[in-house]
Parts: sequence; structure tokens; C-alpha cells
Amino acid sequence: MNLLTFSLLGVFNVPITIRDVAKAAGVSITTVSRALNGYPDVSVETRRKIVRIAETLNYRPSSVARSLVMNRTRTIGLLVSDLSKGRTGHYFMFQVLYGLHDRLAELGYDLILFSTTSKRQQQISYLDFCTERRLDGVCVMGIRLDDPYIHEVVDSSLPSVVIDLPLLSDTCGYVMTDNVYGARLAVRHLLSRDHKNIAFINGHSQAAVSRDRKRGYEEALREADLPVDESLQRHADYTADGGAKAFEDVYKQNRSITAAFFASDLMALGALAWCKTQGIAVPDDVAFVGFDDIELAQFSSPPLTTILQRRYEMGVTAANMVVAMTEGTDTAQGRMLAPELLIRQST
Amino acid sequence: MNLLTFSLLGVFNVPITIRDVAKAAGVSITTVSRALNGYPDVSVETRRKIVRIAETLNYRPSSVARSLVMNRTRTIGLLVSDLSKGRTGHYFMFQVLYGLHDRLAELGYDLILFSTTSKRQQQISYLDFCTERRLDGVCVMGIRLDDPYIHEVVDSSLPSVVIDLPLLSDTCGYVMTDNVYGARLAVRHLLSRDHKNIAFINGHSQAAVSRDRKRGYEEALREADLPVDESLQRHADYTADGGAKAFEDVYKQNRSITAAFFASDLMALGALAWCKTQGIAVPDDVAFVGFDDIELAQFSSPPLTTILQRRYEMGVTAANMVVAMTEGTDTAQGRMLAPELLIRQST
DNA sequence: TCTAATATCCAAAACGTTTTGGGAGGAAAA
DNA sequence: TTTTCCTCCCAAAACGTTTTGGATATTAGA
Repeated sequence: MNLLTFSLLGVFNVPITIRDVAKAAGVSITTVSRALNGYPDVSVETRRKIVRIAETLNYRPSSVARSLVMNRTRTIGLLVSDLSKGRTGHYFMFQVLYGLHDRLAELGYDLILFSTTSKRQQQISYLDFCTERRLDGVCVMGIRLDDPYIHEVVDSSLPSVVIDLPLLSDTCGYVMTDNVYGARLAVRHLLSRDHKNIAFINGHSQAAVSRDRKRGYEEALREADLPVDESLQRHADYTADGGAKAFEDVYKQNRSITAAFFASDLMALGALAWCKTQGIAVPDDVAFVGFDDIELAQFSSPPLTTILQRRYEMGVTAANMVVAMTEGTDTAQGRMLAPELLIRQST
Repeated sequence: MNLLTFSLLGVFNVPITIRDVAKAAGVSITTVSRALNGYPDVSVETRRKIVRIAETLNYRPSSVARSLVMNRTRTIGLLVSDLSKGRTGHYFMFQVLYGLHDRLAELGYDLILFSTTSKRQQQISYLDFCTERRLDGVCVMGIRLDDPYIHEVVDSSLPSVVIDLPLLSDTCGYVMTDNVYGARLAVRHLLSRDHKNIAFINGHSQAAVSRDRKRGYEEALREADLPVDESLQRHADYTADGGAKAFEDVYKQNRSITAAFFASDLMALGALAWCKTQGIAVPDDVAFVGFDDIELAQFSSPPLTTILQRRYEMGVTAANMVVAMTEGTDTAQGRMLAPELLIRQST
């Protein structure tokens, strides 16, 4: 009997079920379930016997059966918007993902990935995907302000947390860096170095973070009673290439600038490379401040002054929030994480 | 009735079941199932009616119930080994992840993430996780040769694909770049530029890719009848910092070197930054070749000559392989992807 | 007209759990 | 002695699907 079971497992890969354990222990499946789940109405010896047998049979309860009956999957979806855009944003997203996954695992939840760009998601909406998989909650990352489906998630009764977009409802919280403050930190730092003509290379305008960073940039200038000159600002796309092109443009149009604030390190590093080719010295001719603190920022030459975003903690916070909402221990809320100025040699 | 259903859905978030559809259409749940799944034994009018009602009720079949009865989840696990190590490897892993996810979605599979370092995985083994979730297959990435649990996955009957580690069994395939060839390309290129003393900064020795790249480096030297000098080789950890330190060491010990081959772009970029601080000119004093072609490689100064790895395609290939094994349409096999030499200005 | 074939449908079982609502037996309380 | 109360256990229902094995009309063939 035992031999049969084992050989079945080995050859046909049929997993051991609770029934097998019950049979081997000579008890009902009810008792096995209650014994393994720590209910008090099981005698000590019975419980020990069941646990031992479950271990020797290597019994693993099917989470899919459990999900069905308990009506919750202990699974959180991560909706990544521009997973397919390929290159940009990885530096940011990977660490958020890591924090999110780490904390979710700690809380006993699994993470399932889906993106807006995959062929499947173009036929079935985000929300439909979530209900089909009976997800307990969802985190959204990299979404744009003009995404047509974003409100479907926000308005649904499924607990959700949006990263880098301040959307708040009964069932939808958010977590983001205080980008206004971060941009102010950057520009104030440049002002303290006596720069007056400060260019701003922003990311694409359909990101909430872009708007906030622009606001911070302008507020810092106004604080110092300096004019806000739109001709010193450019929109790029958060890529190194785009940053280089945008900086080239603003620099050629306006030779009086002595500093530039970039809405991402990647764009700053791209511009830095361009400066090298043109013989423009950083920070002597023009000072650079980036945003994000990606790993390579400290290894550029000169090392890049930048605004640190706590990416890992954003993920952890998102995990905590979505689980709290799922379990009903807390309501939806927005959370701002403080950025930090890292002064290196590009200023 | 319809109104009641809708309000229940809205307020209590109780998903519509097949029973609701059946009741609304006045047929049995069997017929609903068969109608929606395209079986032929449903009349045209009945099918149309059912489809219409399913749509208006916004019915989404529960994939967990379906998984239970069909005994397959259409879910693939991605086991990432050093997700928690934080920084290194993202540049590589994110794109593999993207290719994997993209192709899996196309094939109708979902991707669930788990890592060896999360607290949960330290109590329950990889394989136990897979059987609990009843995964149909698993891909493994970033694992080290000395990982104690790797054979648990390889030897199990669960279809698996390992990335960057040539492990082959009945149920375990692999996909990797031809690292030996890639390293040979790199070193041959340096040799063609008349370099004779070529340093090699490798990653940690417990990665299969490190061993292969070392082999390619040495083979290329032997091809050119040059001696293999162990004192020109160093092991680092694939980080920018480690690359810089290792290069500093080998350079100071051996001033005669005129070129260096790095087992990753990140290490090369770290060393490049160190060279700047020391006034060492690249490529005039020493030529650099990296490995990977991460985005920033083209934006360093000078832009980095490197070996391109087809990361996205590795993910796509892994997806194809694991699904083929899962569905029994193909057996386990190993696949090597060809790398490519990108000549830029660091050589 | 009767039979055979076909088209259309359905009841019930099954998947592997958890949970509900007891039941049996023994000990304590009356 | 009877009643009450634990302690320990279990049968059955439920979760939402798919699939099996017919059943019932309807149509075609004889």
C-alpha cells in the first residue's frame, strides 16, 4: 500500500492528497485537516501520528483546492505597465519588485505578474484577469496618467495599491516618493552652489512623477526669487538616449546654463556621455543632478549627484498596504516616502 | 433577479458563477460550460444566448476551480536565486523576465515569482512550493553551482528550464548564451588589435557562466599561441565596485597589461570609473571589453565594446521549452544562443 | 409506421480542501 | 443514578468548474 503510493507518485507524479494521509493514519480527512492546521480538538498522539505520516508521505496540501473553498488565493497581482517597453525603468522597477516580493512572501502571499502589453491583456482587461484568477489584491506599477484602463482598477472593489501615482479611493491606496520635495532638494542644492540658470530635463509628461518633479523644480526657483523659464525645460522619455538629445538641445539653445537637473539618472548619464564627446566639463562647465540613485550613478565620471529614491521600501510598503486592505486590518491610504540628496562630484 | 445579482456583485464583490449564468439562461451548467468552451453539441441559438448573458453578467470563469478539476494550473514558476542580493544582475534578469513573461502570456500561461531567499522559501523547499501551488513547470534563474537545492528541482518530475546553467535531464532543459564563444570573440578582437597582455576580470567562480567565459578567454589565447597567465586573472562578484577593485589590483600588480576583458559590463564600467580617477586613458593606455551589453554600455565614455547577450530571447526560449515539456509536445533539451561582438570606442 | 441516427441537452461525479454540525464516550457535577 | 460537560472524532456539505454517460426529441431511412 505504501509502496504502491510511492511508486504512483514516482512514476505518474500524482501528488499525495489529504485522503492518502487520512487512510494511512486511520482517521478521517477532517481530523487530518484540523490536526495539520493546529485546531485544538485533536489529541496529542493523534496529531503527532498524523504529522509524522504527512511528513513521510511528503504531503503538500493543494493551495488551489484550499483557495477554492476558502475563497481567497493568498495571491497578489503585480500589474506592470511598460514591462514591454523594454529598457527604461528597470533600474527603478526591479528593486520595487524585490521589496514587494520579499514582504509578500513574509506575509504568506504569492506574487503573480502580468503586464498591460502582453497579447493576452489586450483581449481581456486587467480587472477581468484579476477576477478570473481570483486575486486577493493588486499592485500597479509604471502606469501612465493617460492609461485608459487605470480607473477600472481603481474603481473596482478589489484592493489595490498604485505605485507612483496618487490615486486614492475606498479600495485603492498609493505609495510614492515625495517627488516635489525631491526635486526641490536637487534644485536648492544647485542654488546653494550659486547656479542661477538651471535647465530641467524631465521625463514624459504622462507620468505623475514628471509633473511633481517639475513642480518641485519651479517651487525651488520661486523660493529663491528666480524666474521660471520654460525655455530651459525639456521633456524626454527617461532613457539615456533621450536625455542626451534633450540636454544637447537645451544646451545649444541656451549657452548660459551652468547646471541641469534630470528627472532620472539614466537621462543624466546619457547627457554626461554626450558632454564627454563635446569636451564639456562636468561639473566645471555645467553641474548635473540626477534622480533615482541607480547603482551606476556612483560609477560614472564624475560620480553623479542625485536624489535617492527608497525603491525597496516602496515595494515593502505597497505589500503591507495591499495585504492590510485584503485582510481588512486597514483602509486605503496614500503614503509618501522621503527622498534624500546624495552629493557626489557632478556638482 | 438581474438587479439583485448586480447589486450583490457591486456591494459584496461576489463573483458571478457558472450557475448564475445557467440560471439566467434557463439551461444547465453543463451546457453553459460546453457553450463557452466551444463544444459542438450546443445549438446555435442556445450558444448565442449563453454568450450574450455571460457577457452582460460579466461572467469570468474561476481559474482556480478550473485548475482543480483539470489538474493543471497553466502557471509557471520563476525561481530567482539572488533576487535578494539586491543590486547585481538586474540588468540581465529583467529582460529575461520580460521575454519569459511575454511569451508565456502569449501561450496562455501565467507567471508566479518566488526566490530562494525569501523567508518562506527557507522553511519550505522549492519543490514543495511548486507542488503546493501545483505549478505546471518552473524556470530557474541566477542559481549558483553550489546551491544545495538545485538538484531537487532538476531531479523532480516537474518540467523545468534552467537559465545559464547546463543541467540536463529527462525533465530539465536549459538555455544559455554560448559563453565560451562569446569570450573568444572578445579576446580575439583584442588580439586583432595587437594586444598581448590581456587581463581577465571574472565574476564569482560559482557561476557556470564564469567558468565558460574563463575557458573562452584561455582558448582564444592558446589559439594565438600566447601563454595563459593566471596572474592576469581575477575573480570579482559581477558588481561595479568589485570590478573596479579587481582591475585596480591586477593593474597595479602588472603594469604591462594593455587590455582587459570583463565578464560583465557592470564590472567594466566600475573599472572605467576608477581609471578616470587615476588618469588612465581608455582605450589608449588600456582597452576594455565587457559582457552583456546593458543599456548604459553605449553611454559610458568611451562607449564600451562588449559582447551582446540576447536576454529577451533567452526568456522567450525558456518559455517555449517549459511549455512544450509541460504539454508533452517536446522533450527536455539544452539550447545555446549565439552572442555577438559590438565594437565601440573602448578598444 | 417503425427504426436508426443525429442534434441537443442535462444530472451527477469528480477535483482536494475547509467547515459545519453533530455524535460517542468518559468524567465531573447534581 | 442521572445530567451536564468535555474531549476527540467524523460524515457531509460546500467551493466552481469540467467531463462522463446517458436521455429526450427530432429527423432520416427502411
